[in-house]
Amino acid sequence: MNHPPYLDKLNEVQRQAAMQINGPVMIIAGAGSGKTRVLTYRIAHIIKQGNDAFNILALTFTNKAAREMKDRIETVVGPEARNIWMGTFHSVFAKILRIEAEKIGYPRDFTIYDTDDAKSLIKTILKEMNLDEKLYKPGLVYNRISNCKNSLITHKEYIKIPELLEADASTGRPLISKIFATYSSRCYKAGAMDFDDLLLNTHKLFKEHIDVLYKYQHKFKFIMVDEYQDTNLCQYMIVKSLASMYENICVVGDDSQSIYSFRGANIQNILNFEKDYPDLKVFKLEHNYRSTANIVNASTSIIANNKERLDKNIYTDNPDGEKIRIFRSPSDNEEGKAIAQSIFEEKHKNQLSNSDFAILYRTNAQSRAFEESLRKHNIKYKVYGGISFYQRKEIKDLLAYLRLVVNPNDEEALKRIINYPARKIGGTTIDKLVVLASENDVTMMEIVKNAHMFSILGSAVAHLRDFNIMISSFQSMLTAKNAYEIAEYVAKQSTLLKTLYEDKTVEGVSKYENIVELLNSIKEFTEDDTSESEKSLAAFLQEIALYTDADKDDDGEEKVTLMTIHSSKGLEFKHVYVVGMEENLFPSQLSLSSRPELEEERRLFYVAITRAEEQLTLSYATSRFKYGNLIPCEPSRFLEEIDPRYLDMSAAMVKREPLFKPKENQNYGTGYGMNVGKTVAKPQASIKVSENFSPSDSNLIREEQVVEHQRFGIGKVLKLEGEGDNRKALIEFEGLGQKTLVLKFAKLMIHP
DNA sequence: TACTAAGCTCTTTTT
DNA sequence: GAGCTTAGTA
Repeated sequence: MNHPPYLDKLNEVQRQAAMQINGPVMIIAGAGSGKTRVLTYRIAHIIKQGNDAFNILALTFTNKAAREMKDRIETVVGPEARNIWMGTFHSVFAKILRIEAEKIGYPRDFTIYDTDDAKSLIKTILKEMNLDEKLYKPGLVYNRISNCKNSLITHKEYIKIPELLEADASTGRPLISKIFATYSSRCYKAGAMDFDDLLLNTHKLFKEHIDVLYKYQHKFKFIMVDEYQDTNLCQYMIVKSLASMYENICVVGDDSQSIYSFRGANIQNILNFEKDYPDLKVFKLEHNYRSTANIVNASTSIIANNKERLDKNIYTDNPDGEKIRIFRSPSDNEEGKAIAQSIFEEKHKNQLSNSDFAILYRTNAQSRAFEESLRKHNIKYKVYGGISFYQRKEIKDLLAYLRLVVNPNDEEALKRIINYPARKIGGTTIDKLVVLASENDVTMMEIVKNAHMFSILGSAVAHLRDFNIMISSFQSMLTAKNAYEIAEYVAKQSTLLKTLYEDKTVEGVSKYENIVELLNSIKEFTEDDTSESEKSLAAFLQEIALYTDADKDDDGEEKVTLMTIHSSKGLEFKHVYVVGMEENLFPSQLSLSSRPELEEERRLFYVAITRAEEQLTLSYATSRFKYGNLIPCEPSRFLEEIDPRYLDMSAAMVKREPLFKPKENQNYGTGYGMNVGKTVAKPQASIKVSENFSPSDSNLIREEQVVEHQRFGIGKVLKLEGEGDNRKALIEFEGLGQKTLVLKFAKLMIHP
């Protein structure tokens, strides 16, 4: 078939998929089959055919993926590419909602509540309703509400569905529907939307305002959805209605990589696509260009254990490459050491850069051991996920001020900063404000503004007035000043900057630096002229509300990547280490009990393996710390599912037994001064084993002494050094090897 | 009202 | 181990 020269870089199937720009298209793209490349050239082709970039909508999974694709299209078609509407579902719909918000009764500058804000609002509601937080766990309630919204069930529909109400009643939580209703109305009054509302309200907007839907149906003549297997019902319905005018819709996905069902993703969306569009054209990309044959074959041997699959046959022309290695370590810390050591060796042996390596794990909490040992080897690394920059307390504090300035009804922001830095508005006063606000059916800020009218507030009135004057002075800057000017002024006038500047502790200094960094990024935002979006404070707040760690620009330095398997989707690395391959961790305990068929966990394993281009290492530990206790671990069942032909059997063997059995859990009690930043050894009544250990009697520890550590278990002191507070002991722990502990901080006891 | 020490509970994954 | 809540004190 003839094709334009700019499509030379595609293979035959890829090219056909790229050139089929009219009508419904589904591309089933196996891992490493060049899916992004096809999407990129398909969009380029649409533009080269004389279509306007304004008429293209491309929904991707991350902002980063969108940005990369945009850049690549730009090199083919030029600056025109900037006009494509491209981004995540959440960011694109937030953009539409900002234009149309008033039609559904929201302010233009609505706030976006993140998960923390949402949970905190739920907590407040529980408190007001006098409900037990242990029964109605805020996280659980939030998940339930979120799941409903993703399935297009609003609080009004919720009470009409007997199954849901019965389920709540049977778990002893009959008031969920009530909480849901209150939560929704509070968000609405606060002019705030949570992540799910961004989708739900877009759906509502299109359903209730046919003229608006019509406008966007016309605008988006070509629609493309990446990672289609991860869309939920709400996203599916929005896309379907937008596409119903031209039906030029192309979805790209891989059922084997569907790993977001907990977020409402429905694998049926991809399996059902054919029913929605009978004249659908299907293209299958089965040629893997990314990985060695060993890796491709091993991944196929694993995913074959799943029953729910679309028929496809992944193959590669790449050489066999190395076999898959398996590491076994006695503990999670040793696992960290082994991996860091391995990276160090491979890097020097094969002249690789740090960025050629990735360490992938199931849960964010696992990053710790690897960070420590990478630091020891002086290997630069970057952790994605976990606590990100924008989740830090000081950052959220300043952002809360800015949110309140833009949207005075934002209650979560108000509660956060009304007394921070301290201005004598304590818990009692805040409780009164909450009650007054709900009694008078207005927002808390309204009460603050009119504090003098409520005698119950007593002496707090004066402080509330000062607070109100300060916020009003910030608000008066909104029209005249840009985002940076306002933010800098707010940081200074709120005394936030001063408070942190005066704090000379290590944490204080780093907090101050973080605030300065945030201010710099706002400055960058206001000065950035490559994008045409507006530069208001509201625009900045909206942009970062949907910003995640994975979107962060690299600072150019070569670093080892540490991330969860979930966030690794779409990425590739020469050498990949999948760590924590243990039963109950991966597959996770929760999915073992709730979904024993483990299909999604297996797809997750598949995703992890197929990130690797040249070398893959799977690693597990035979013991691991949990809540400060050492527990034995068994290797993951997934290790046994790999066809052994692709495994390097010379490495540590897979055996279903731990190297040693730690003692039964003991109650060591607490009381070790667990508060942040301090570790003080203190005698504690609940410790029953022989004599207690405290800083003053570190001279009780002698060489040859048998001691017991709260975390590391039984050990023998080999050597002592240092004086007073610096006194250290080299101790050989059973099964864990040698460790040097500073006696002042060590949680040690002398063993009988 | 603010601060500190002790006590309690928790762990999937993300926009 | 860590964040958060509670109780007790200043």
